[in-house]
Amino acid sequence: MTSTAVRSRRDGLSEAATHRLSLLLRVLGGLEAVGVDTISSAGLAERLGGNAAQIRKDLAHLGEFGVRGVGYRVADLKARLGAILGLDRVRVVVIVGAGHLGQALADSKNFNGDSFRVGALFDVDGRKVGGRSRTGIPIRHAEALRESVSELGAEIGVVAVPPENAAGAALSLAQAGVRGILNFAPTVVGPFAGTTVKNVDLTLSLETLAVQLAPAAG
Amino acid sequence: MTSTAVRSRRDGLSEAATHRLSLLLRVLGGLEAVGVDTISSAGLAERLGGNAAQIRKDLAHLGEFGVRGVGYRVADLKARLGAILGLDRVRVVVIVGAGHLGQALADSKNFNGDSFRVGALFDVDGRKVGGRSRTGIPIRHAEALRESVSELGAEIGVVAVPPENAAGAALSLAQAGVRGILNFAPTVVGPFAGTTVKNVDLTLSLETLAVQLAPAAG
DNA sequence: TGCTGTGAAACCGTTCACAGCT
DNA sequence: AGCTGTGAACGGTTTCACAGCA
Repeated sequence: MTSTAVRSRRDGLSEAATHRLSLLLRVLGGLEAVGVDTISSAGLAERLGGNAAQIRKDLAHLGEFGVRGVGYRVADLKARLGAILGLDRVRVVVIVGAGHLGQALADSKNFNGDSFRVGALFDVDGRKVGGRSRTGIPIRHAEALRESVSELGAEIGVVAVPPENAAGAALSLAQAGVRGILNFAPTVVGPFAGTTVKNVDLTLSLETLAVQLAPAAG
Repeated sequence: MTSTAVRSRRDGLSEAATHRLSLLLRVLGGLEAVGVDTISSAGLAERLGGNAAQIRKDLAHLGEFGVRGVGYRVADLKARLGAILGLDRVRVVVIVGAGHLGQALADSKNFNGDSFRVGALFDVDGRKVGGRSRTGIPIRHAEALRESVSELGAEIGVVAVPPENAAGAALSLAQAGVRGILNFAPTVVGPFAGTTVKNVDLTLSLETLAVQLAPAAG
């Protein structure tokens, strides 16, 4: 029990817990930047808008990070948490679909931050192939997906094509060997053995919001 | 109990239930298009990848829609469900931020389907103001937000600006009178009285996916 | 008979309350 | 004394199992 081997248990993390930990890592970055050394679970809860016990549970589930009577060492927790979550290194992302959405994503800060870098875009449109996005991400032919994925060492693929082509694009990515797929098309894709799929269904987000709108005045 | 007044209870719907019902509506559209008249909860569960009892519970929670021994009438269920969820009419959406992401969203099918129509984009960049997106959505100055929202009857606002301007953009939208905000910036905005906020944090989505990746081979 | 609508049971995630270190 | 780590209580959602109706 006193061993230093934490045996990084990323499994058994609920989606919600993963969200919280990911946001926690952001908060820790902010705290480190302003020179905060130590912080209690209560302090973190305040910044994240949650419950202190939950934060302790989330962290305790991954190992023992805190110091009783003191709290958590910001720099230490950030480093260890980043390592366990696998967010301490840069992963290469490839995007299938060099339309407006695909290019917007390729050039955005979201996809080119501390943990991610877009390696290439793919399309079947000959007029786009060979060109580059505004920030210089090369656009290659979709047929080159497989070799590009291994060449770039891409671990994550993004599906940003029209719904009717989404299933095919996702299959190509899975076969090309990416380990995760972020699907922006409002279509169910997969499942594929060995590849995690996460859907970011913008239509669904809009609809969900619409349903939950405060009732119209009157 | 036999009354026809269903008293459309949109409240008390969990986020998960709202997702399922929204997807259910899509599935019903598909079934109607291929001429299916009647479908059982088991049939729907199969298409949605869930449990039949859950679908019955979701629906029963909103009223009595099925016919015992038969199933659900596709056209009828679609119409009634659409009405209860408020997805049977077109809502106008405005987008703050006419950058690549904002324009991509403005022109996308996701935001211009059966239930939504983008009315205008807003930006502070004088070179963009007065122009139009590729599909012709006008770009107006952010100062014109308030009057545009009432003029267009916009109910939903989208925040597609850099993180540092997100809070301000959201506040402007809330003050302009939209009833819901879809926030694409990785920043907490609001809350605002009378305006529902939903975050679509793309960075968080990527990070969540990365954490849940199947472990690297080796 | 067949399928819905629904009470009861099982399950999971969150919150509480406190024992145990420092 | 202070704060973490954690068993126990709680609340909500999902699943089961079946009564009730066409």
